[in-house]
Amino acid sequence: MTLTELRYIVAVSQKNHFGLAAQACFVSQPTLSIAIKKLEGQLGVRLFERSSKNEIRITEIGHQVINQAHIVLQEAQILSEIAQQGKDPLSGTFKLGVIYTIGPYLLPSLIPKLKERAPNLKLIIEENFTANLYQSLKQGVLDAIIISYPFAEPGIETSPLYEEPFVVALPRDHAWNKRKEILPEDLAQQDLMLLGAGHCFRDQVINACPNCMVGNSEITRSLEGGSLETIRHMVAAGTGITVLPHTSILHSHHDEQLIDFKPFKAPAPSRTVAIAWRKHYPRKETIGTIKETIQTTPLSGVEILQ
Amino acid sequence: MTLTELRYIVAVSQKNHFGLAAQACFVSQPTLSIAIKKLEGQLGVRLFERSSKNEIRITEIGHQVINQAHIVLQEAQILSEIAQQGKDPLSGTFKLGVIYTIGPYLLPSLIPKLKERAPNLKLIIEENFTANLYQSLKQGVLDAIIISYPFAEPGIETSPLYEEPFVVALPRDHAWNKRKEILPEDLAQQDLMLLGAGHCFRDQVINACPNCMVGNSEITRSLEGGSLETIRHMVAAGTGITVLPHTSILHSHHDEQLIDFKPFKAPAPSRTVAIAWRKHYPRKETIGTIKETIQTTPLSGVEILQ
DNA sequence: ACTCACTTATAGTTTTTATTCATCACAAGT
DNA sequence: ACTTGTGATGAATAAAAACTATAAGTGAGT
Repeated sequence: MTLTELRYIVAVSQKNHFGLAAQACFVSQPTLSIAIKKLEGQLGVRLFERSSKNEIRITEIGHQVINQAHIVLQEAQILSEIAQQGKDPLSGTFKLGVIYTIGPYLLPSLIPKLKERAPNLKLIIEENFTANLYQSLKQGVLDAIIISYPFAEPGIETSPLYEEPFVVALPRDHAWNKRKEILPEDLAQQDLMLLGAGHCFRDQVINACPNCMVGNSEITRSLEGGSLETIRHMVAAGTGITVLPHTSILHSHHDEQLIDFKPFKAPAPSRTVAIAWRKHYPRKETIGTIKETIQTTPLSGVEILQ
Repeated sequence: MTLTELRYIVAVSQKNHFGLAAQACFVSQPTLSIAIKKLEGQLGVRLFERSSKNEIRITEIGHQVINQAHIVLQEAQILSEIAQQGKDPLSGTFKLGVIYTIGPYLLPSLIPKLKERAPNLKLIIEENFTANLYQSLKQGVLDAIIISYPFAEPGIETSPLYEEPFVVALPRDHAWNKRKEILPEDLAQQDLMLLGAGHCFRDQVINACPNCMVGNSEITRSLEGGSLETIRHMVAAGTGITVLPHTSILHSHHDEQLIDFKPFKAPAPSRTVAIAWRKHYPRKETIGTIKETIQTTPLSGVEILQ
């Protein structure tokens, strides 16, 4: 049985005439006759009663079969339409993972902009650690993830988005208040408040600031389960100092005025934010659109890459 | 789009593996791969995310398409099943036409017997004149008709069923009571009660009995719209005499004892009852079964033909 | 790095199927 | 008998689908 054959018998049932039906199907009359004959042979029933003169007649079982043929063709048509709608790379659902230390600063500006650019794209966001995002990406639960370099996994491709410098966050009454910039080495022996293990940002800061003391005091240990925002509040409260990514600054809070952000002396330590996807992921255009949207979203103090 | 292609993508979605899916479809892996590639090309969407290692992944749109493919294949399956059921020539509906002068004597014994032999065959009966039955047969309203020879129409085939002699029906107190048999010529000048024009039986009797007088009296004219049974009652009432087909005898009535049936001297005039169908009618087996059933049905005094 | 095992893609060839043109066979009406 | 309109048939051709063999990519293990 073939969809073409079903189209043929439907045409014959509509035209009551093999020749006209063939014409309507854009094939020759023998083509249609043979195809129907083959179908009748396979089904084991005669669908049409042919008489040389006059119109052909549809048998009782033929009526039933042609009715069902209509249904089959209609469902096939629906299949085509589903595909047609799904053609638009900016439609459907897109599941994006973002690490904890990027999400709160990137997403508030990204999501409305993306909604504007791709109104039919249903965006689903997950915030998590890099390791968990990677697992979800690999398993196909996520379509793409936004993480920070270094990130290299087999079967995964990445593209850098922007370079984001680090800044030091001080309470307003801190001794370094008058300084214009900080050297990474200045942070040695300082007890920085940092995120818990699993956050790549923690490791990046530790890497950038040699000999800094992390989690030595009870306070800093206690906030290992928290977020950058928690730490920022602690800074505002005067509990201690920390290092933050630059994008976190413009995200103005009511406690902004209680914090002094001091840049590092150039070359400032920084992180590269990137987007990653499976090598064979089929909707790369969608990723391209997301990438472009991110790179045209104003973010505090970042340098667009590539 | 092909039903085969849909079967391929369904198989891949079930096996999560091109090779195994190909095996399940009894084709080689390249065949399946190329077919799916072609389908993806036509639909304009990628259905599967292939990776050399690990299992393949179904895209979002792929899921929708495969779902719909399931539906299409299922409907196609139903089509096959419809045909399968319709294969039985003794199922479905069969519309049988019978002339007025045969129906009342043949159908009461035929219908139960046919019901027993073909329990799935829905039989629809129409009784009418030969001319009307022929029209309905030609137009496809009826599947077959039971008539009496002579009957020859273009595009129609016939097969004789049985030969049925005519008999004379007399009131019990008729002058011919003592006679063993009647000669057709004896009926000359007799005023026979016969059916109205349109009934072939009327013409056959007139043909068989030269010089008989039909419809001369007011009484015989008045029953031209009636049936053989009406005439039989008139005979029982002593109103006159008539000629009846032999099958009408055994159909015992309470007035049977008021009527004397006298056979004609051999060779008795008779009629040949036959079944007729369109030359290209596709369910000839069904007609064969009906014919056989009629010919094994006991009918009064008939001779089975062929 | 290199090979191995595994998976899908590709190339070239063969087989099958679909299609066409021309013609036939049939039935009906003239 | 001739003509006309219809579906069936036959031979040739075009298109497709199929197979075998091989390539190419990928991750795991050596």
